[in-house]
Amino acid sequence: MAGASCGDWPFSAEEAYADSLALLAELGWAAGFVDDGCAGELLPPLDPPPATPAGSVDGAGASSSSTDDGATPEAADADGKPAAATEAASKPAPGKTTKGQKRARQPRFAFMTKTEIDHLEDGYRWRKYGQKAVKNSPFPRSYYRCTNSKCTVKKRVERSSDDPSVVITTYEGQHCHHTVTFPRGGAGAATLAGQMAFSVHHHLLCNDLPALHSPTAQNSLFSRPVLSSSLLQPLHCNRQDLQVASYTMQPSSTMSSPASVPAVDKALLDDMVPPAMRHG
DNA sequence: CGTTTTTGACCGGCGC
DNA sequence: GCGCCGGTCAAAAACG
Repeated sequence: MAGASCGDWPFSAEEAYADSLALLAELGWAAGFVDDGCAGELLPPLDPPPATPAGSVDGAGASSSSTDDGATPEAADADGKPAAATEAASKPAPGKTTKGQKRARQPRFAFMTKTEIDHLEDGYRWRKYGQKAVKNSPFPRSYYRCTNSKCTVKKRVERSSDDPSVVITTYEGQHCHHTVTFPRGGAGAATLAGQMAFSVHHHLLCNDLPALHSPTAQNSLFSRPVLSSSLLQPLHCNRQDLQVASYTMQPSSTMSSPASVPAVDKALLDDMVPPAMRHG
């Protein structure tokens, strides 16, 4: 659909995606993309780490029976109502999908993130349009749609039943517009890999740093501007970034206050961030 | 007042 | 054919 070429990301989608996987692998996370019928556009899924809690990415739907996950024929769009004009435009015949001519699949992928934050910031604005209890999982699954009326990208967010600390995010479709938050980087994020890279990177640097969000923490650690500038950098980060990422992925509970930050980690952060980039 | 979230109902696909 | 389940709609409520 649209979006495929909206932007000038300094790195190819494949590169960004591969790097995302490498990053996630380093952190011991599982990552990959759901079979979306668009194979070949992205790199193959990562071999599921043996120690991975939720098994595999298909967790996005794996928690449910075989009918769901990537296998679910998005034909599920039952609406067929005039109100869904924007979507209808991209669909053959709402609710009229039959075996053999199912609605064209949107490229999609999923990735897992160890965090306590359900909805990861990825630079786009999302509107929640539904929430459903998932079979075999105590956690509900949330459905989001891009607020851009011309954009049909959807996102599913759910927590792994195996490991509640793991959030499984599934994107479907590609944005045909820039991100709201970061116009420059947003162009790249418009691609699937870009979304993932952006989300993960953004997540690593911001969302999982609850301590940084508190006024007191901002005095002792980074300042928001620093983090923001970091976001403009592609995912091609060095090992130090990985270390920072690993650090930031600690459960929020342990990050609730600056005082809880282990000395060793503080030293690490000192190592990571030039004094000039720090606040106060 | 406009936008977003919540939530129950509805629809269609799939397995049995 | 029936029931289960995932995905979506849409009205009402909540929010800024």
